[in-house]
Amino acid sequence: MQTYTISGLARAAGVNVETIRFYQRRGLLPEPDKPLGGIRRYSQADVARVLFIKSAQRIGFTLDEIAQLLQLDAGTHCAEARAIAERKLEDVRVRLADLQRIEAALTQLVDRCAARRDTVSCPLIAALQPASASPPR
Amino acid sequence: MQTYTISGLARAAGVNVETIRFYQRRGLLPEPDKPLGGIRRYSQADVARVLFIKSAQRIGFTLDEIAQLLQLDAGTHCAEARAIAERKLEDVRVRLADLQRIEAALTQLVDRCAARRDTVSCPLIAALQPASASPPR
DNA sequence: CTTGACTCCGTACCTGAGTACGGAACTTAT
DNA sequence: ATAAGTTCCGTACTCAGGTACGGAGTCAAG
Repeated sequence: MQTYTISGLARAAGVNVETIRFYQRRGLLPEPDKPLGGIRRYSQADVARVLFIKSAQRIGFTLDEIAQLLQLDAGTHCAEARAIAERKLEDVRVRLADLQRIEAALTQLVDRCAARRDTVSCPLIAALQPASASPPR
Repeated sequence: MQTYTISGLARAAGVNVETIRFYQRRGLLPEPDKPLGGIRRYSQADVARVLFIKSAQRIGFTLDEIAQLLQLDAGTHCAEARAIAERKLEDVRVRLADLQRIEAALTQLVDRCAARRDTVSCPLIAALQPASASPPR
């Protein structure tokens, strides 16, 4: 089994050592117990965990939300796990839809831009309108 | 044409008045010129713009990135627009992939959880591993 | 023509997510 | 056994994205 020091873990996950320590304080990452006044060692699993945190952040989850997701991974009891998962899933689907609309709009923009050599504009804002907005009061 | 006061705009977009003013300072939202020492009026388009900003934020864009996306919508000249759009598109596709993997993992978790009445765990972390991590040095 | 609600503007404050710093302890190579 | 490089830990600072506040001006209803 491969072990990392804290700086090896940070390097492997592409983050700062301080970030690792910060995640430990936040409870996102376990602090392995250290061998009597010694130095902690980390595993592949910790690397995966940090990479997960970073990916989840990129798609807009906060650290608190990520903590919930991580609990799911840990195998909570069924009922709670399912409840959390369902809430997150709704959330994820909203984001997915937004992201897909942005993707479509950007793709269209790039295509149109490749075809015609002039000024283009693209309904990027319109792409994200879910429904009609209500009139002012 | 419908017009909003600043608080009507804020209400319609589901944000705080202060947030509108903050976006104006950041250049994300135009400040309509006010009729001689009077009060500014906003349009549907401004509502759409704020909603766009909020959606884009939810999927993990920073305000600086959103400012770039908004420039695309404004119809920049072709070459630049295309360049920006292509960079964003790559970005969007990475996020989309992450999000889809999370969605799949969560769906699986919920399904498994509905089927069996006990403790489940779900490869949520594994779901976001793009490739194998490198060994420690 | 005043009262209450809203706008405008500047400045100050707050929260989330790190980043930096500094001293003491530990580890490794020389 | 000592110097260089890490680790550990606490505390302080930073930056993004808002939020709150307070005084002066404006506007609409009674």
